Amino acid sequence: MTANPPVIPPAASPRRTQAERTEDTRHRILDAAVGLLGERGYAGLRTADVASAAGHSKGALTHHFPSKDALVVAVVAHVFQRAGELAQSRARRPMTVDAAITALMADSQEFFFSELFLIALDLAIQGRLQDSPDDTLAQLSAATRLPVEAHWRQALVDAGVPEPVADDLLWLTLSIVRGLAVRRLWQHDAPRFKRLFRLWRQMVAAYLATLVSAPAPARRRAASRSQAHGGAA
Amino acid sequence: MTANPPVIPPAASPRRTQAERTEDTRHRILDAAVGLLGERGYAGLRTADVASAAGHSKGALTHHFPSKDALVVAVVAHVFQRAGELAQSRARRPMTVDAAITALMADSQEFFFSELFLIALDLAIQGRLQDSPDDTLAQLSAATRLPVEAHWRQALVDAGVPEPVADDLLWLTLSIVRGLAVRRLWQHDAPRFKRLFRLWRQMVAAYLATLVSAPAPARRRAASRSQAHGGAA
DNA sequence: GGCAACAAACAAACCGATTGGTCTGCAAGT
DNA sequence: ACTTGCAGACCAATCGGTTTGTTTGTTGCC
Repeated sequence: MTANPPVIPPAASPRRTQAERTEDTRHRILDAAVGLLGERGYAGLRTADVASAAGHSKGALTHHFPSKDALVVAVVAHVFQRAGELAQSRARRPMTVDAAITALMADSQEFFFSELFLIALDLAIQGRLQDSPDDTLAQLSAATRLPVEAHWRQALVDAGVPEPVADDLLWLTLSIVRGLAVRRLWQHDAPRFKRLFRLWRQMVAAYLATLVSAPAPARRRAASRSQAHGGAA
Repeated sequence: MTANPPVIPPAASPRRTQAERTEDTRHRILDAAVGLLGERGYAGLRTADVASAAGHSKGALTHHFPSKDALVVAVVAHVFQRAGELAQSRARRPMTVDAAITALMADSQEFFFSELFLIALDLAIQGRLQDSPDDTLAQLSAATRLPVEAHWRQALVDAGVPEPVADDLLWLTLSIVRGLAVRRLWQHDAPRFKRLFRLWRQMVAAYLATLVSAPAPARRRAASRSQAHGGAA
């Protein structure tokens, strides 16, 4: 029930363009859906709840998103797009390896410890289960995260880490943060997480030191391949 | 266990004790539920499907498990108990640190890459969402995993790793495997995982080496290195 | 500028399909 | 006989999607 009192309407201009109305409503609905997805997950998401949380009726929702799945896809696109843009806009300044790892972990933590990751995780699991013909959701999230990873990978390379090592260190770092984020579901121990992050940085430093002291035939291409790749260890 | 060839007609055995009938039916139902939970997840689990997959009717299921949630709790208890016993029975033989890490990763992978972990993850997420008054499920899974972790922690200590370090290395290792298991939902790259596991072992070795060379109470920055320690936030 | 015709935005009732749980009844075991 | 195991019909609630109708903005014609 939108109040249209003779007094001062709260924020809504008495007259809005169709485009304005559309965008506003879509935004409201998407935001409401994000919140409810985080609260209840995909399975617990009710289209009627989304509509009312957005201050609209089911009719409005149906009008903009013909089905629940369409809504969810739009939500993911919406939210990942914003996150992606934000990450993309981050300038890549030259930094040391340790600083890069630190920054990477902070950034990853921001994502993996957020509700957004839980939503994505929920959707991934749900999608993996029901034979959803197109796993659009997985592709969407991947399309957003991969550029971010490329960004950090390059940051590591710029900091002087050999390319293949940078790749692997990136994955390991991401896995650690992701793994801790998942563990957090059962057991949250913030100070411990902090300690582990510090330890990880030390381990990276220690490992890179061994690379320096025992470098493989350091051409440009397959440098230090023997350390981390298919060759003998 | 008693080998019962027929699955659908439970009327094969001419005469069984009540206790036998009960246990057999419960087992069938639980096993069927485990399979379906893995296939479809909690939200997609249908009690009728469980019953028919178990070769029984909904009435039988209701008789043994009054509600869907009761069934799921029983399933988790059932399956985690088996996994826990199996882990508990593992003998702890003396081994080197590297062997311990390797074994730990193999063991963790067995769990985290299994359907059981996905089920637990699904239930954890679902449970976190709906205000399930008692998070029995989380407690159940935790109660099963914690002893396993204690086991490996001790194995590391036995291998000569200082206690606090052992604790942290254990968590990091588990996090890596867990994190990779989750990533696998979007992108599975088995050879890469193998490579990362090898790299991780090398990093552990490199780090432990620095501990030996600088056995001071490694409170802050165990070994000062050339890399800059960005004290940045 | 006004106004009719049209289209888009929205509301709300409605419907069909599920689905978890109940209820009645019969059979197997004690 | 009497209890327990089990089958299957039944029911109430839920929920996604459809349909119908009303409101609001837009456009073309005068």
